[in-house]
Amino acid sequence: MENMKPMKVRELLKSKEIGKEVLVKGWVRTKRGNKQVNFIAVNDGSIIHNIQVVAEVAAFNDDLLKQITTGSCIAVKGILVESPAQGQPVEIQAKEIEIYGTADPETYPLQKKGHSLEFLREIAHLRPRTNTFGAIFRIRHAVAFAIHKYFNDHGFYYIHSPIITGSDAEGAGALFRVSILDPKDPPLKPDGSVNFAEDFFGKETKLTVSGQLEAELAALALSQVYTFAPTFRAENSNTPRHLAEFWMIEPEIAFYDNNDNMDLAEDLLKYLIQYVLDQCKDDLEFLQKMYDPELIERLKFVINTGFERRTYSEAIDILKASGQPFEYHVEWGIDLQAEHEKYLVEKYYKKPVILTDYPREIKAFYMKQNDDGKTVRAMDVLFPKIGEVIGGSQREENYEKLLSRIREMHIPEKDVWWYLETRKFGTAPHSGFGLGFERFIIFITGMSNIRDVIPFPRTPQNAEF
RNA sequence: UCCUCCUUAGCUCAGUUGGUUAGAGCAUCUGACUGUUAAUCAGAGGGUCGCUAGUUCAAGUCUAGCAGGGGGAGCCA
Repeated sequence: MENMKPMKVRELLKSKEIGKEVLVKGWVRTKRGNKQVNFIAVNDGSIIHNIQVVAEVAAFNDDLLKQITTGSCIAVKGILVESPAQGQPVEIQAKEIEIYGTADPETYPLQKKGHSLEFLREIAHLRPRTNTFGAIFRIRHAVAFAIHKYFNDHGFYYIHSPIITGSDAEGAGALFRVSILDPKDPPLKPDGSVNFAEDFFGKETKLTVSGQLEAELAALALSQVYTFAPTFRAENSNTPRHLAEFWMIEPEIAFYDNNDNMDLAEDLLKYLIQYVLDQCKDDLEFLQKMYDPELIERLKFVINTGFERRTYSEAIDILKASGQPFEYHVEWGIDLQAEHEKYLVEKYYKKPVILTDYPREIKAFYMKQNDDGKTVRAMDVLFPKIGEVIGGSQREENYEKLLSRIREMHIPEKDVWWYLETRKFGTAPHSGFGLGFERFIIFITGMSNIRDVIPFPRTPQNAEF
């Protein structure tokens, strides 16, 4: 059996080579049958469907068949035949079965029955073996691959921004410290504070919250770059849309203004959705059937509609005139709350919305200042179901304006001197944005909790597995 | 971090104004069935009612604290 090349279930199910001897290896989903014949559904994760293995009871040792239970892992050699019954085009008439690993049915937690997503989160080491998580992880892979394909095909270069950072200038929330100092007895300075000069890097270091600043450095040389990397937020956020460790895609493009930026964001999102519709049809249909009846319709709708592009000020006017009983009062200058974004996207425009030109006070220091002295050239893409999926802007390329903003916001210049120098030497207009990978996977899979679209979620009080 | 709800069999859940032996479906085990599709049919086993303290003649049920989880909000992607 071992000198034969195994075939994937995905290949077997579309094979036309009836009568051929084949080898398949995978995990048993169910076994049923009677005294004469057993039907074993085998799945190897290559596709959501199983291959049916038919074993004549008389041809096999009783003990062997008894050990084939839900969750066990087997190799089967047999003849690929057309299935005489409904449900599958082909099946394998087993000649030899080898058991790689048994799974005690009394203790194996996965049943043939459906499980709650909450329960599966507690057994994240086994949940990849379910139909749901197989589908999600195949789709997650497809989106990740399509991101690289899209950028590569459009002349972008993939930049690896650092994971460990010496500055917390990104201004995107709390950071995790990276240190090798003894937490019980750290070296102290005369004033009693921790002396990070004795730490590994000779200064206080953190896990990055964004690769953007470094991506800008690269964009001002390679013109079109993107990052795709994990980022970390030490916020105590307990919601179905937040992770402490998540992945982000951050394109950064020289000579792009904010309109070019929006065009790129919209085109990228539509490309990714189309790619998944083309490549992951079976998985999407399964998720639609089990979790979200309107999933595929919604994905197609987003591809076929133009995103509504409005300014922040226009959005405020619409919200004020809406007559909605918002919990948070609407006034020019406020940061839009979830309820406001939801109203604009799901009730008012009923499609994805891109808002631009936000008040400078509620946005980051690096965003390009408009001539009105009040707003910056930001753009947020708001999606149904998940809210802000992209946040970006044209960047401030003027040295003096950027420096004055840095001083106004009390950002230590010693932390960003290198960033400032790109505006001193050959500065260029440029733009970019950040796309939350898991947020987007929520949208594209129809899942409702971000912990179900990443294999091993990290959230406050939880770093198991 | 705030608000709110939940925690009973391996899983999903029911359990009346506090009352005597805590139930169901699925799963598991045993048996039946010549091709099943989350097979079907019959039977059996399976419980520290999250933990701790309290109220009461009596607590799965009421109260408090703690732990874990869900939803909403904030922070953000």
